[in-house]
Amino acid sequence: MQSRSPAASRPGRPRSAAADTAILAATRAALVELGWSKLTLGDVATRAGVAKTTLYRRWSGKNELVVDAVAELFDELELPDRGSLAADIEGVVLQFAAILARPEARSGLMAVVAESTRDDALRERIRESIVERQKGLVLAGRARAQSRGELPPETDPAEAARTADLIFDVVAGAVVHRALVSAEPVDAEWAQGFTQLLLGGLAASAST
Amino acid sequence: MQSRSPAASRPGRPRSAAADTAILAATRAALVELGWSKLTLGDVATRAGVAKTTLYRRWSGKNELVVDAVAELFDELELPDRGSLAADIEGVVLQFAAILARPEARSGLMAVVAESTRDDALRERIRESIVERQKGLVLAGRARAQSRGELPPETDPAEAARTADLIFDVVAGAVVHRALVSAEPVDAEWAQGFTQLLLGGLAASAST
Amino acid sequence: MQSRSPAASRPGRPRSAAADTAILAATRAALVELGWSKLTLGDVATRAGVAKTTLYRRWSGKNELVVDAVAELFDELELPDRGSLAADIEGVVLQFAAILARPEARSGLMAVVAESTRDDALRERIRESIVERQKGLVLAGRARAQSRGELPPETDPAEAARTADLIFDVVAGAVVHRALVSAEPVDAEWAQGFTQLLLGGLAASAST
Amino acid sequence: MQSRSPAASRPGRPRSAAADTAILAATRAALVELGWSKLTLGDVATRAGVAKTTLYRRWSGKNELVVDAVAELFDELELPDRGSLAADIEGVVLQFAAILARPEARSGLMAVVAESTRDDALRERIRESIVERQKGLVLAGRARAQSRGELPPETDPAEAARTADLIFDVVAGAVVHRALVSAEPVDAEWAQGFTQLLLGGLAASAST
DNA sequence: CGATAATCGAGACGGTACGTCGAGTCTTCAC
DNA sequence: GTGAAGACTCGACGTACCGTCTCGATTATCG
Repeated sequence: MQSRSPAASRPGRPRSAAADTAILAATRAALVELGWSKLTLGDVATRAGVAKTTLYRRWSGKNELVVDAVAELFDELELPDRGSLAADIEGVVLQFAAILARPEARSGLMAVVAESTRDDALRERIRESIVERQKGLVLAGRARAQSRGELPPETDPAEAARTADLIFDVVAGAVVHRALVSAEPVDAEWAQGFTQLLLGGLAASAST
Repeated sequence: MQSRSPAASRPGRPRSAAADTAILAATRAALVELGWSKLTLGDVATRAGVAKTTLYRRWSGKNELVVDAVAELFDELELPDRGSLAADIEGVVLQFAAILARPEARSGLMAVVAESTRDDALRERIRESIVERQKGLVLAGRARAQSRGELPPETDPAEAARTADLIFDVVAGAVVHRALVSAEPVDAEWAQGFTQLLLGGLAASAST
Repeated sequence: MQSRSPAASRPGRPRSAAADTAILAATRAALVELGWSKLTLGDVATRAGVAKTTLYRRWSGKNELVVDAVAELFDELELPDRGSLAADIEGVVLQFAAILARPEARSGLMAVVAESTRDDALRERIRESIVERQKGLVLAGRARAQSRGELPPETDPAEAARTADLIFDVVAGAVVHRALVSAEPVDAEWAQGFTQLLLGGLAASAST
Repeated sequence: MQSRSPAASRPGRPRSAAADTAILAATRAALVELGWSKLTLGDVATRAGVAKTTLYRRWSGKNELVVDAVAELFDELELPDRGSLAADIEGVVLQFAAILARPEARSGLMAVVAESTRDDALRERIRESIVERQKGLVLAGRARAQSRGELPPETDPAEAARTADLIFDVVAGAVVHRALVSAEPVDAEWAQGFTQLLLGGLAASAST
C-alpha cells in the first residue's frame, strides 16, 4: 500500500479507509473464485462496492494489488515456542503450508513471483511484504535455539548470514514445491521427515 | 503437444511439422522479449510465420503452449557421471540453475505453475513434460550412488519412494527459490554448500 | 456457369454433372435457411456432398454462385396467353410475385443487385441470366397485343425501345418494391389495380 | 439511432455526441470507397477516430449502422412547389435519382433491403427512417394537387390510402430499378416520360 | 458559512488481445 | 485431371479488460 507523503491533514475529502479493506478482501475473494489470470480489476471494484477510479488511485495495477492482498495472509506467521528447535521448525513448516493450502495464496503468490522475474520493483515489493517476514522467522528460530544451547553461537557473521539464506531457501522452497508443484500434502509426517533432514544436514555442515 | 489418433495416413493435407517447431521457437523468443504476461498468441503466430488458426489448431491456449515451449528447455538435463554422489548432485543443481537463468524459463515456468494451481489438466501436463524428467535424475543419481557403495541399498520400497520425493522437493524447491524468489545466483559455491547440507541430512536420516 | 473452352473431350476425369445440380440446389436451400449474408461456401459444399475445391473450380465466388442459383428460379417465367393484354400483364405480375415470395429469391436477388452496384461484371451477369428474360416478356406481350389489335404497331423503333424499357422498369420495379420494401402482398387485387394504372398511362402516353 | 431512456442526466460520463456524427460520416466514406460488402466496422471506427467498442455501444451491427448512415442522405428530400403536379413529380423523381446516384446510397441501400428480407426489426427500421419520408412526399404532393384543383378530393379514405401506396411503389420502384438494375440514367427526359405515364394512368384509373 | 479541493460512484472513452469463423488456396491420397 | 478431405494464410468478427477520462455529487479543511 502506498503511503501518501507526510499525510498529516490535507485539504479535500479524505480517502475512505474502509475502501482499502474492502478492496483487499474482494481481491482475495476473487482470487479464490477465479484465480489470478481471470481476476479483473473491474470485477474486484464491483465486489468491493467501489469505483474503478478508487482502486487505481491506490494501486497501480493488478500485480501490486495482489501482492498486498496476499501479503496480509502472511501476517499470521509467527514462531511459537514449542520447546525444541525441531518442534519449532515443524511448527513453522506447517503454518506455512496452511497458508499455501488456501486457494487465494496458491494462485496469487506464484503468479506475482512469475511476474517479478521481469519487474524488479515488484520483486522488491514481494521481498518487503512477504519474504522478509519468513526470513525473520529463520533468524528468530536460530537465535532461540542458540539461547537454548541447541546450536553454538555464531563466530563469523558473513558465514552466519550465508547459512541463514541457505536454510531459508531450502525451507521455503521445499514447502512451496511440495505443495504447489508436486501437489502433495504437507502434513505432520512430511514436516517431521523434512525437519530431520534439515537438522541432520545443519549438524553435519557445522562440524566441517 | 497432442498426439492425434495413431492414424498412419489420414485423408487430407497433413499438418506441417515445421509449424510446430517454428511456433515453439517463436514462443521462447517472445518469452525472452516480453515475458509471460505480455506474450500474445497473435504475436507468436506472426513471429512463427504462421496463422493464428494454425496455432489454435495445435494448442488450446497460452498455458499449454508455454508448457511445451519451456519443456523443451529441460530436455538438456542429464546426469553426467562426475565420480561421486556429491559431485553428481552439484552438477545437476548447476545444470538446473543454468536453465532457470534463461529468461524464457524464469518467466514461463512460474507462470504455468501458478496457473496449474487452478487447472488439474495443466498440472498433469507440467508433471509429465517437466517434473518427471527431473525426478528421474534423483532416482538415477541414487541408483548410481548405491552401485558405487556410497549409499546402502533400499530395504523398504515405500520408504525409498518417500525419500526420493523429499529429496526431489528439497533440491528443486531450493534451487528455484534461490534463483527466482531470493534472486541470488546459484553458483558453484552455493551448490557446494547446499549439497553438503543435503548429504549430511541424508546420512543423519538414514542412521535413524 | 462458365463454359470451358470447346470442351470436346479433354484428358483426365471429366467433371461430375451431378455436382453442379447438387451445388445449386444446396445453395438455394442454404439461402432459404440462412439468407445471403450467413450463407457460407463451406456450408454449401457440405450440403452438396462436395469438396470446397470442386465448388471453386466451377464458380469464382459467392456472388456468381448465387446469381446462377437464383437465375434458375426465373426459368419458370413465361407469357401464357390469357386473351387480353390486361390479363396477360396481370398474369406476369403474379408469376413474378410468386417467385419473389420464395425466400431464396428475396434474399439472394437483392443482395446480388446490391453487389452489382460496384461490380460491372456481376451486373452484366445478372442482366444476362435474370433481367433479360423478364424484358423478353415485355416485348413478347407487346407483340401479342399488337397482333390482337389492342396496341398500334410501332412506327419509331427508337421510341419503341424507349417505351419498352420504361414499361419494364415500372413493372419490375413496382412489383419488387411492393414485395420487398413495402412488404405488402402482391395479390390479384393489387395486380389488377396496377395493371389498370399501367394501361391507362400507356394509352394516354400513346395519344400524345 | 437508438434513443436512451428519457433520463435527463444519468450518472457517469455522457456519450460523446461528436462520435455519432463522425461514425456516420466515416460509414458513408467507407461505403463510397469500399461498398457494403467490403466495409468493416473496424475500419469505420478507425476512420472516425473512435474505438470499435464505442461503435458497438451505439449500433448493434453493420446493418443498423448503414441504415442510419444512408438515412441521413434522404433528409434532403423535399417537395418544392414547381407549379404543377407534373412538375412536382418530375422534381421529386430527379431528387430521388440524385441520391441514388451517390455511391454510398447505391451500395448501402440495396444491401440493407436485402438483409431486411430476413430481419423484421431491420425492415421496420428502414421503413421508419427511409421509406416513410418518401411516402410523405406522395401524400403531400397529392394534397397540394388537390388544393390546386388538379386532382379531385378524396371520397373513400381506404381507397385513397390504397392509391397512395400504389403510386409510392410505382414511383420508388421504377426509379430504383432504372437506376440500379437497368443501370440507365434517370434524367429529365426519362422523368418526363415516366411522369406522363403515371399521370395518364392516374387519370384513367380515377375515371373508373 | 461559503469557497475550495480531493474524493466518491458511474460509466463512456481509445486501445489491445482475445478466440472464432469464413474466404480462398494448397497439399495429400484415391479414383 | 477430378474428387474428397482437411490444413493452410489471411482478415474480420464481436467481446472483454485495460487504464484513463469526464461527469455530477459528496465531504472534508480553510478562509
